[in-house]
Amino acid sequence: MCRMARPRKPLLNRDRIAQAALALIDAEGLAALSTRRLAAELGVSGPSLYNHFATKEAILDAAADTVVAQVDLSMFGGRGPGPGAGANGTRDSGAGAGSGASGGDWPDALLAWGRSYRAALADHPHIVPFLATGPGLRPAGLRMADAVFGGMVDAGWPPAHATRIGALMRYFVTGSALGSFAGGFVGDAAAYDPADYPHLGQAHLLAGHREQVDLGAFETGLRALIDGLALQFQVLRTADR
Amino acid sequence: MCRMARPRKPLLNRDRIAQAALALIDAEGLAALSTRRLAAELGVSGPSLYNHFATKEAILDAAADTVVAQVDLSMFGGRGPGPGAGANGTRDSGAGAGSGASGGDWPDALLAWGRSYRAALADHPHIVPFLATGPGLRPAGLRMADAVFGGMVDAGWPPAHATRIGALMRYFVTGSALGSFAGGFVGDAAAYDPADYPHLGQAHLLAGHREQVDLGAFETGLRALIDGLALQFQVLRTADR
DNA sequence: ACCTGAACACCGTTCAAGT
DNA sequence: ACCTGAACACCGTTCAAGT
Repeated sequence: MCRMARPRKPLLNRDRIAQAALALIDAEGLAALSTRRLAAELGVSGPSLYNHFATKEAILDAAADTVVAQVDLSMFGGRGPGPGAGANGTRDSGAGAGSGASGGDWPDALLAWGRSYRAALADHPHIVPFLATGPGLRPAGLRMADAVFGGMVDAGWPPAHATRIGALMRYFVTGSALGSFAGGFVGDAAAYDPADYPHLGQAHLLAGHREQVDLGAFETGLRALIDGLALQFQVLRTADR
Repeated sequence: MCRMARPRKPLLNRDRIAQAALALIDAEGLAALSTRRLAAELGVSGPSLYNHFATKEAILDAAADTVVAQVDLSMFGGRGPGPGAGANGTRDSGAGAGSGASGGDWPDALLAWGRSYRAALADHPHIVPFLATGPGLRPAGLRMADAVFGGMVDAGWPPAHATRIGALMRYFVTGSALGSFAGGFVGDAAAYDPADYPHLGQAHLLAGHREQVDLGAFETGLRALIDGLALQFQVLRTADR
């Protein structure tokens, strides 16, 4: 038998594909991602991708997971980003060396996590509809759910409540990263007939402050959410004794 | 010239198309909606649709708007569903005849609206990713934004705050209707290695209580949100004098 | 005005073939 | 093991043609 010169370095691997997919989505939107287009971007023929991923959806899953892997979880006493997070560290990992949310500082942990979570998604807005719809079975998503649940239980929340907190925070953050509220209004004053929409007279001004409005609403909502949970926490604690 | 027998009733109109599109999405998911498939469902040839809508996206816009048109707005003193809402009335329009959220009962109005909003989206979960991403320029969405803004301003919120409340409620409701939290976990106890996910030991149980968990998290979050806003409202009112 | 068939430039995925 | 070209069954949309 002749020896084959075959092991001449594969052109593709899963990381390279997921990375290129995310870059393409960031640049041109979810709809621009086709397997053929992605393959071309990687200098390869369309069907080649199927040697590394079973379906296009699996490629999207991998891309989405790299986004969630960027969320800072250190405030829950976790061990930084997991094994799949690659070279770059977490984002927004301010404050002291990961001491965890012991005692009563779960509201601060929730606040910091919520901001980091939103920032990670806002960096890649076009993949959020896919990311938010999907089942969340992806490793980084599970790691996040694990850290939040553990952090809330450690802080004194009953397990059933800790689960709900993880869920409701996910609702709010994905919802806020998904669609712009302010961006839903057009910058033309004549667009909103007072007869149809009596209170929308100033709505056209929102278009010019898109990011401010959306960030302000996010911050207001996040604080309200945490304040409201703190109220319920008090009720639980006093009922305890 | 001979007289032509042309006006023999058009086979299609915008309402019929939007209705059929929504039915198809409800039954088989967003991905199942293709112009060709939809046309076949309507007993017509593919390109026919383009006599009534400019693009497939415009069809989706119309379908999405019929969903939002089902949301009850009577708690804001509005005049029921708008002109585009069709024959069926609003949903969850309980309580007394639309007297509006005068005085200090804005928290009740927000609570009732939030529930009706979520219920409307939960009736058509497959269209939510599209609905939430889109710009919200659709008539029913504008009518809703107008009613909420007006209701909050009438109740005593400063306009900038009223805008944020509309936005943050939209974030939370669309996020909660978009993806199931509990559905993100698989019903298999062996799926979550304790070495990777130390706190997810009971997570597999969530899969069996999908709707309960998601609804419970929504209710907890909605109450927390409104309680937190009430706290801020107090601060505003006392600062006023 | 409204519907049709043919056509264009795309899709995701499979598969036999090459190395 | 990994990549290729050809092929299959689809897409959204345009357009000339019919009534």
